[in-house]
Amino acid sequence: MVRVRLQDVAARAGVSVKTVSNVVNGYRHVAPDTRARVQLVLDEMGYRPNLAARNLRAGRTGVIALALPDLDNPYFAELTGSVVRAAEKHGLTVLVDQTEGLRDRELEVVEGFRNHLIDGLVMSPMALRAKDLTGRAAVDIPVVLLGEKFGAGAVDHVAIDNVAAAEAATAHLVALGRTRIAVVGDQPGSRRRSGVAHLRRQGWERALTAAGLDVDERLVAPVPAFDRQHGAAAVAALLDDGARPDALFCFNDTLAIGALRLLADRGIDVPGDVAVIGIDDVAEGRFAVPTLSTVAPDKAGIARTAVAMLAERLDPASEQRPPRDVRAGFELVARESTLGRSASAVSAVRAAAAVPPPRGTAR
Amino acid sequence: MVRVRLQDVAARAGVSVKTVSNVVNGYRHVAPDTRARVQLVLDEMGYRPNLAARNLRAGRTGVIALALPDLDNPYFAELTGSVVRAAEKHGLTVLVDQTEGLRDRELEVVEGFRNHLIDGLVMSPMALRAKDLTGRAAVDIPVVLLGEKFGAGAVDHVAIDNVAAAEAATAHLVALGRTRIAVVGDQPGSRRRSGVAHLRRQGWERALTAAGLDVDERLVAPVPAFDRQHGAAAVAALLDDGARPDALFCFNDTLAIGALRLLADRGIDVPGDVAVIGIDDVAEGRFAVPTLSTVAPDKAGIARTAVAMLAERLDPASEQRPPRDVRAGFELVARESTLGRSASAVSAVRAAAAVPPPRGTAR
DNA sequence: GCCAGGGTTTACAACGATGGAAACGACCGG
DNA sequence: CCGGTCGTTTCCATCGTTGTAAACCCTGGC
Repeated sequence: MVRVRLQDVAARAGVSVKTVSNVVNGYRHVAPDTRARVQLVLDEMGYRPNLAARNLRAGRTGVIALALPDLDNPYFAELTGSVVRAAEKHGLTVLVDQTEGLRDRELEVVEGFRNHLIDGLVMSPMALRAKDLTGRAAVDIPVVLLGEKFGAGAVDHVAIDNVAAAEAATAHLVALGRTRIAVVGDQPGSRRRSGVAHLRRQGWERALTAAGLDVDERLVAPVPAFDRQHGAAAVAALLDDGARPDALFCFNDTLAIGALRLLADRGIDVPGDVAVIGIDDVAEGRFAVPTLSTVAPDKAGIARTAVAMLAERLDPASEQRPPRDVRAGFELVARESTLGRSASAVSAVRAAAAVPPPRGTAR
Repeated sequence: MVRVRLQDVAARAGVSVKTVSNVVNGYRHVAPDTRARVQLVLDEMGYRPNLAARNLRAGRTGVIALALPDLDNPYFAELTGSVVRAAEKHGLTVLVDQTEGLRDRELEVVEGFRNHLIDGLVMSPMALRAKDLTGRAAVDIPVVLLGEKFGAGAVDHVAIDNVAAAEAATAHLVALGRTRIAVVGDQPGSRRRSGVAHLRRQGWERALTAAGLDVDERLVAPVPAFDRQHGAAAVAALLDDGARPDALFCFNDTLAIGALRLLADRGIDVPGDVAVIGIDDVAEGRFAVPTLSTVAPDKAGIARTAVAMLAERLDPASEQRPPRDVRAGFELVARESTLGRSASAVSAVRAAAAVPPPRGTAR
């Protein structure tokens, strides 16, 4: 209940503060009986090191921040869980920042308003621009970007190959004989060529072209945000506009869930009338009715890789290598929303891309 | 990129370290021109205070921990989002701990292995016992418990009235004419009388009794954990045992989602054959097919209250009051899984309980 | 011209922990 | 018996910031 300092323990044990410190830190040269006596007093008094002081001294805190748009999005929630678990293995703890995808909030994070409180940053940017990371006020700590990427590789980056993932999803629909494949989730406002929406759209186009199908702009449904609500609204708009899709490729599972819901409202059979596929493989999709086909990124791998890369840069012993750009693996998981009731969660395609664990990765 | 200390700024500006500190902190007695000159240098050099040092000095960190079982559970994910937002308004940031519901991990958190790194703790305990909070090694920081409660009120506690919530859910099913109402989510292993499962079961029994219905043990489906998987499994077991429920009261939405999925597998119509209701009002349920009826706790209110109570205890100016036990409000939200397609998300019942915002609540 | 009184600035000492070097003692070999 | 060595312990300085109190400077009144 009371705070106990090294000094208090030292006084009671009749030794110097440093000796107690040595015992606490398992320093080698401490006489066995001294160690035992000090340890006894430590336990008795319930000593806990003051991490603030330790951090000041050491110049590191053992805390990393995870900045992402929104925990309400199940993909980010699941990813956060994985990051927290991965960080644990490196002795790091995670501080969560919700940026709401707002540029100001993202800038704040990057400009280090948590200065010297965090050792590193894992961030899933939405609105940041390249120069934001290089400006004079910018980060002085290692950063790993997830998903979205921008500018030349100034920092580490982990993501699946979005174009390939989207292509795989679309190709799956094509293979099922669908010809009017709509996309849900375009973000035409965003000029960002590296944006997730842009890349996934690119994959869709590529798959269509490969299959000899036309790219029909009327089959492109834009959304203001990647959530269930807007997924449903976008599909409603699509249908009301008279586009008659026989399949929907949604840019993420959350949009797809919204789509499934709207199709149910309209009495449209999935996959009979319209097949649906998403990306992310959130747990929700595995239990949806019908179960949702999806492209499953290796979330645990992404988290592990991101944290490992950060940990490596935090380690003063390891020489600094240039920023890396890691492609995480993904896997097409076909379920009822494309295969129908006969589906038994077949892994149809396995992504070739592997996650090369960075050197020094724990486990 | 380089670290800049007050000293560096002071040297360049030709003033003392303290004067720079005064400028940074907006101390009143600084000559306007001095202030201007120092400010210029501050901006030029991109000074950022070292929070570790500040914390050491101030004895507070501005960080609180949120300890909960698992972010994969959407209820906790949504709650975390709310807590982070609420904390922000008090100038606090949130560090997330996943305990997996394990006693050891929860103990670790409570015994302050983040000592002096966090100012307070919001925790959703699963396995902790009363004495764990009072033991000698226990917390020396303010704690607010969410949901589960135990022992005499040694710390603050925020939760809905679980018995009343369960009673409302069950009563809703009764009002629809259901007579064989099963519960999904019992945890008979847990002797804890204050446990969530125990309380919700109590509410179920109470509603049945009030309606003159029997409490049939064969309609009680236990689960090892509150997730979709086990929700589905429990309902499967229930059906296979020959219990013929016409309604399911699931102890949370995640179990209910699993239940819906299994009922779909078996071709059982919801709510025609079996009505389903849960507790939590996770976003997922609002888009499920059919949409899930539920008891909606005031999540934002719970988060705000918990953080406000913590903030109040952190404020040395406010006198310390005895631990409080706050009842958060809840609301019955009837949707398709009980009302059928005609449902348009009617709020049938509004909980009487209000959330009395603690004194000093922000906003 | 001196002193009081105000605003402004500075020197100093913490906050609690730890790295490094110095001090201490015991043991050993010459 | 002394110097050297090694293991153990202590002293000192330091991490970057800020509260306290004292020093400083200027103005205005007597």
